[in-house]
Amino acid sequence: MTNVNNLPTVYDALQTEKEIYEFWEKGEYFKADAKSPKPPYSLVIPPPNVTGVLHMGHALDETLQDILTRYHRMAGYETLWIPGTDHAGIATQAVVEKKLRAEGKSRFDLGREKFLEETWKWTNEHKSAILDQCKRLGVSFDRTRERFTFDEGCSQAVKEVFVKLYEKGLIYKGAYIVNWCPRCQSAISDIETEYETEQGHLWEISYPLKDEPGAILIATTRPETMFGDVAIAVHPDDFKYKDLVGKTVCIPLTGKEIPIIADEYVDRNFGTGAVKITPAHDPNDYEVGKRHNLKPVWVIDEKGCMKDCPEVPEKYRGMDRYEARKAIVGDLQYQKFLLSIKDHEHNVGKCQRCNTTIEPLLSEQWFVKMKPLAKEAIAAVKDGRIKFIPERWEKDYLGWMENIRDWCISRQLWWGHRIPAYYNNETGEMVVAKENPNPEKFTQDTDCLDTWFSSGLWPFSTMGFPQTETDDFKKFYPTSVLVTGFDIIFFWVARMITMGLEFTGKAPFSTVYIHGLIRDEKGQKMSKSKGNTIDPVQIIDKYGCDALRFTLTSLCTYGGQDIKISDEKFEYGRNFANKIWNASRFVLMNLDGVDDLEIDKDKLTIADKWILQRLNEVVKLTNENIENYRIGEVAHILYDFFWNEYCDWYVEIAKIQLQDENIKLNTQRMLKYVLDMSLRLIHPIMPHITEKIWQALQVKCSSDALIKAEFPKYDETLDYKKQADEMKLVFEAITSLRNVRQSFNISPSVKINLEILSSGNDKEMFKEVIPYLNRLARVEDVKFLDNADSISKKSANVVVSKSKLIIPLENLIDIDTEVARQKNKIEKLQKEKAPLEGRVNNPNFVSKAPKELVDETKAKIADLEQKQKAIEEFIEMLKA
RNA sequence: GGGCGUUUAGCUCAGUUGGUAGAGCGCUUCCCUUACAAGGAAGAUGUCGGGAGUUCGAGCCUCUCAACGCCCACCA
Repeated sequence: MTNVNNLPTVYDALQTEKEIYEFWEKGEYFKADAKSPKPPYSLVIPPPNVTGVLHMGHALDETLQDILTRYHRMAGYETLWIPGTDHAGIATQAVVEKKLRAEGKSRFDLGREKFLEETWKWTNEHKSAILDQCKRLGVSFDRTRERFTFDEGCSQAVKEVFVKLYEKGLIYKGAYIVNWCPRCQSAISDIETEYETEQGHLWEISYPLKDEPGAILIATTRPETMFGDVAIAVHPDDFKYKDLVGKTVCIPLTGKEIPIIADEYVDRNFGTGAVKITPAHDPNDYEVGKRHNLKPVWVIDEKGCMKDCPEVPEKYRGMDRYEARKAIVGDLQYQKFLLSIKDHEHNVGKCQRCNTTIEPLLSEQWFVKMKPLAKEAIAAVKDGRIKFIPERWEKDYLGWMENIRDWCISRQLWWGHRIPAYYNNETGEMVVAKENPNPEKFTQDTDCLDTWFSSGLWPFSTMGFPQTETDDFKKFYPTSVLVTGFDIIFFWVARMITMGLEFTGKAPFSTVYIHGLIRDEKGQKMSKSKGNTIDPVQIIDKYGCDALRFTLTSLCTYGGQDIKISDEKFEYGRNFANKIWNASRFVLMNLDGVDDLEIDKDKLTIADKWILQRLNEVVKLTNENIENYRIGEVAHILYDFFWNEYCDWYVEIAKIQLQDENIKLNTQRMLKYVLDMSLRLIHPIMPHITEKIWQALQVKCSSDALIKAEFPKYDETLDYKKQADEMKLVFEAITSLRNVRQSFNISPSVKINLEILSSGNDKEMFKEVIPYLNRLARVEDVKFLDNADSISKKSANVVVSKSKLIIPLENLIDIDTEVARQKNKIEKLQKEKAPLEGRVNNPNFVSKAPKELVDETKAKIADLEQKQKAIEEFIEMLKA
């Protein structure tokens, strides 16, 4: 027996969500079975930082993945969604260091080992926090398979990959200019460097010639690096400096002698056409220096301070680079070396993590040679093994891949996968191996790997790699889809593709589904420092998880536009949840005596057939749109169907049909069936409320829970198109009648009578729906007229299809009002007709457009004209 | 410097092979009709950024201009 008492009058989202989520967890519905005969569907979560707090971006990303997961689970796939977290090297180390600082300590006070202990402790305490928060999002990932990018398995995978790449010659160690963050005190990769336009200066400094009068004037934005100069370069064809090439100049303030060289790198038109060369602190200068065999001189240290070395005058040593700049400029000016200062706008590299200005620094680091690896990664996208959605991101991806540069993977951190290179304590000989060949004699490299190195292995390290014979690997790798934002295509997606192809021979996923980023209502990025964040947990507390999910989903466009949100937008989802709840309560209240038998097709009314037709169409669209990642569209389709068709019309009509003992039972079955199907369709987006109601509905089927119930499938044999079209006319009639009532201020309590002048199909149709007209338009008597003569003269009128509906109003009617109303209608008809006539009168349209379209257009015009004529007749009649 | 995105109703945005524009919010009027006022009913609102072109027909395709946003590159 169905029991509405299970459903309280007011929907309590928090209570329901908690209860339902516990039900799923207890029933182990999220757990995948690698031995299942069903086809696999798998995906891995983009692992949130272990330091992280759940934000709206996660909420969106997780919701979309959950929708895909739930849909496929219901659609008959063995579905696995692997959760996990990222050890997030720099970010986590920074958090723990901050904590230490509060205690007045630094990591160096603890030492590496002790510090790692602390960090592990911290990590283990927080590791599950963000995934626990994800529960509030209703996600159905398999926690029994939860992973961490720094766990034992992932560490094995990292070592395996590093050693193999090294052995293939694809990992090398060398001294190059890298992006150095003086605050993190580590190298970072190119893509971790962000450029900002800053208002700076261009200083023109005179370098005097040695042993002769005269000087060469150079322009620089970084005077503090001058002590690291090893040459002054000019363009070989620059006439101006032709005689100076080969001569020697002295660095101001120190007098160190450096040559003037010629190199094509120099732009004659910029600044003075002469440039100082500082190979240790500028990537271009480094290249120039190499070409001319000039030994780099370091003058800035790892902290961004002037180095304590002979080249740097004592007074500047240890000074911060910017203080030193000021001091040096002052001294240059005082000693008349400074010729001019010009304002100059330029781009300055910043550390993505801490926004500290990057110091290009020559240092010894580990790199991955990307060009050879990129080949296959490019091919896989070009030949369609991997598809981006939306497609346009393929261009970005390919552009980056085709111009890819080597990846600096070493970080001067303690928290992370330590580079598996070992140095002989005596000879310095280096061995790259998974394990230390002899801990007594060898010491491991002190650097760690870029966090993204281990995330790049995620789709297969989580499946058991380097073992590839595990059940999970065999069943679920490669994964089906990767869902993420466009901001980490280079950081993460590209690397997973590269590594996946190299180490498993397969693309790690066939589809990359890219969604937009969440922004605030002004379109700005959300950030804690701006104070414009919206906390998903707070939204869930206020509106409910399903409301959050529905709203976010509905805002997803196929083009992957960024999503602007504000607190109020979640009312949209909340209201929909409320609607589902109340409609379901109504249905449950009216199911007394219903059985589990099939709907009796012989007893279907026109309204039943209409809603079945519409449901079937919606089922088709829902399946298609999910398969095609048009998930926002799915939300809209389901909202429209459930609210505007099922609730607004079908449920209202069902109220009438329930009064008729002949069709009461069948109507109950219909109500239940369409609700059941609707809940299944909506479940992937709004899992809790649908599960809760569905269980109260007690549908007889093979599943005890909606989460595992079969997803509705399109029924090709069902065809009630004719009835569906007719119902649309009925709705039009009812709406028109209501319009009349409103126009004449007829109170809802007053019933009207109706005369219908109609024939053929129309007549049959209207006869069938009289009960609907009675209730929905509050019509008392319906009289079918044989001819126009018997029409009540004092009346309001509407034309529907080929029929005239007459509402006799006697005293109620004000003729002028009705004439005006009708004229207004004619105006509208004419507005509609004008462009159609324009087309038909164009001989080119008639000759070139498809015949069906021409016929259709003509028919439409005829229909409009017929309607207009009918209305004109009414007007005549009223005036008479 | 190169590339991408956006520009549609007062606001926020949809619009899937080109067939003549929709939603939510807001607004107007009416309604506590026994699921729902977080609701129901009836409405009003757009030279689809400007210009040109292709086409019988353009919000959609081509070109161009403008504004805003993003990405990549990075000459001191």
